[in-house]
Formats: sequence, C-alpha cells, structure tokens
Amino acid sequence: MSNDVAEPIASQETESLVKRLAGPSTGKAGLAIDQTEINRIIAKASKGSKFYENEKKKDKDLSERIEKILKQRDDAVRDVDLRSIEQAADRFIAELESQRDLSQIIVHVDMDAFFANVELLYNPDLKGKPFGVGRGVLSTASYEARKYGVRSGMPGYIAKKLCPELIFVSSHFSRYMEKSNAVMAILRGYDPNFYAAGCDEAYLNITAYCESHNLTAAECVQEMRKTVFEGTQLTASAGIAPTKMLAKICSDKNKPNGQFELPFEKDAILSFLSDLSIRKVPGVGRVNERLLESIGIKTCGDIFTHRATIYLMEKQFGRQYLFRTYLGITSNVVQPISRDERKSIGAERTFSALSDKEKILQKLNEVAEELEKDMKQNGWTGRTVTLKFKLDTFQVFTRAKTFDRWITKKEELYATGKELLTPEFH
DNA sequence: AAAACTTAT
DNA sequence: ATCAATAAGTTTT
Repeated sequence: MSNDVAEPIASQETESLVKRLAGPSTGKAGLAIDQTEINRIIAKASKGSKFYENEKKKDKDLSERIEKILKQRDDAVRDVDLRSIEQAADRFIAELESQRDLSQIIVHVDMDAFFANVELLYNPDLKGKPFGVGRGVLSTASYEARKYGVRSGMPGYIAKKLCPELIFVSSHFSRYMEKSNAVMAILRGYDPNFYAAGCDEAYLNITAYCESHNLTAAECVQEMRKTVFEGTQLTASAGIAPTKMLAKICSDKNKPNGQFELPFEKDAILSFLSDLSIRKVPGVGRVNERLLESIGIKTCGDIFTHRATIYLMEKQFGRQYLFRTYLGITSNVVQPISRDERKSIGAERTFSALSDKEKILQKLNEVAEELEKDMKQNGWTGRTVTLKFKLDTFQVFTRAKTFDRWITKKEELYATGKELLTPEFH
C-alpha cells in the first residue's frame, strides 16, 4: 500500500460519478467493508478512459434531468395546500391497504455465487481463495473476492487493482446449465408453476405444498435447500414472504446458505420496509435511486414522508408503484413464462474499434449468422429487426425496421442490418 | 413505429 | 491499455 490512500478525489469528480463508476451492482448487494475507499480505487483506475468520459457525460445528463424535476416540483408545490394533498395520498394508500393479501407463501430461491461455486466443484483448490469467473468482464466473484469489492460486471483489470491476488477462472456455461437444470428440477417438485428468473434464481408459491405436507414455510424451505444441496453440492439462500418483491429482498438477508422469513403481518412488513434502502427494491436502479434521493427518499419509509410530492408528481415518480412498495403490497402471482411470451431474441459482439467499413460488415454478418442459428434452434421468428451499435466512445444507438412478413434467414438479417447501418457511415 | 433509456442477471 | 451479452419493460420522439 502506498501513500495515495489520502489523495483526495479530484474536485470535478462528483460523488455521484464516483458511485456510478463503481458499477450498477454496488449498493444492490451488501456493502463491503469500506465502499468509499473501493469506489475511490475504481474511479482512479478508470480515470481518463473513454468509458470514464462516457459515464461522466451520463452523470451530468442525469444531474440536469434531476434539476428539471426539482423545478417542476417547486412549481407543483407552490400554491397548493399540502395538507389536503397528503390527505388525498392517505386515502389512496388506505384503498391499497384494503387489498392486502397475506394468504400466499412466496419463496425466492437464490443460488449463492452460482458460477463461482460451480467452478469450485470442478477445482476444489480454489476453496478459500479470491477468484472471479470470466475474462475481460467478470460474471461473478467468489465470496473471498467480494470482500475486496470485486463484483459481477466488473472489468478484470479493475478487479485486480482491488484484489491483486485475484485468480481468473474461465467460464463454462454448459456446466452452469447442467447444474441449473438440476436445481430447477428439484424446485419444480415444490411448485409445478414456479418461475425461473434466470439460471440461478426462482420464485415459488409453496402454499399448497406446505398445506399438503403439513409443513411450516420455514421447514419446507429448509428441506428444499437441503435437497438442492444434496442433489447439486451447491448452496442456496431463500426468502419467505407474502409477495415476490418481499421474498426477493428477504433472500438477501441471510446470504449465503441461509433463509429469512418475514412475518406475515402488516405491521411487521411495514417496519421491515421502513428503514430499507430504496435501492434494494426491484426496479429501483441507480437512476431512480438518484431521482428519489433528490426529493429526500432514501428508504421505503421515506415514501410516506414525501407522499404529497409523489402524489402531485405522478408522472415523474409513479405513485401507485411507490405507495405499493411502501406498503409491501405487490404481486404474489407466480407463474412460469410460457414460450410464446418471448418478446425478442438477439446476438451482439463487442470488438475493438474498426474504421474499415468492410470489416464492420463482416462483423455484422457474424452476428446475423449466429442469430439465425439461435432462431432456428428454437423455432423463433420476428418482424422487427433492430440493429444496435456502439462507438468507441461507448455511445449506444439503435436503428430498427419493421416488416409485414416474418424474418428468419441470415441473408435477410444481414441485408436489413446493412441497410440500417449504411447511413451511419460518414 | 422508432429510438432512447432503465433495469436485471 | 483494458468495461460483456442478453432480454424485457418504460418513456420519449
């Protein structure tokens, strides 16, 4: 360690930018020992890069957007009787409260450091060591690595700065899929209608299972996690609550290899939420976090304090969503995604900047071929072709074209992509 | 409908 | 020096 620890953050580097550079998963996951110090190292490591400059611009744009919203709020709040707005909000909230349903037992199961723990089974020497899965950008990090602030989605070279002993392990997707299938097969036994949210997490409604097996929710989930472990050698954490949102938040409470049950009572739910960071709420990412923070909302409990502002600015903040979040009255419907609900399929590649048009078109052909292969494999098709392209400045653009016929062949995909891309060459 | 923006794994 | 791939939903134009 050198004496740079005390080096102050450059003045133009706002707090929000430093936080932004630390990546989207920071703050969602539990905080490491000294997140401020970690953020500083990350900001320093990425400083001056094109990525950094792009993030800086996005941060500035967001700050301006927030300023505008605050002006709108000032206009909206002027000349109104806040007391009566609050009463209107209270009536709105009371109406939502009357819809509370505590009858369903929802579970969110979340595999612990999934990719990392699968790799551990194939390479036990990694046990106890900090390692990350993936090259370039990490898919996940072992718990030892997380202590240093290493996170999924983090570029390897920054992870290495945070944890110089970090070991890089290549990813093996077929291994993860095999384990994922094994886990999901076990979960299906507890709820045939369960919803797999990605390869390492799932939502279940275990109300019927508990009833027919004469088990409490906690006993059922304990047994479920034990069965998963015996069948796969992998640990899972779980949350038990009356809604999907609450179950998901609870699954984080005793991670790894633990479970947490929220009492199925209104007051317990409200107090659980009251000091919970708004960032933990599914759907609140780093942008909405800043938006809400700007009007004083940092926790779910703050939603009530600022209910008048939210009520007045329905469009900007979405009062139904926020009031439901405050109450913990959100969806408790668990159902599988049926195949025909699929909305899009895509393929993308990142490569070092090319100025040669022919070479770029060659890349386009590659993704067209891969996309055709993926579509064929599963019998999918579509009528809108969207071309997405990213410059070396990290700016992202999309161009789309909708047809009145189904597009399936790589030749059509390539031709459409080329047509959409050509006007962009200059 | 197209493009941008946000979130999530 | 170096920051992904994929999908879905929302908002704006």
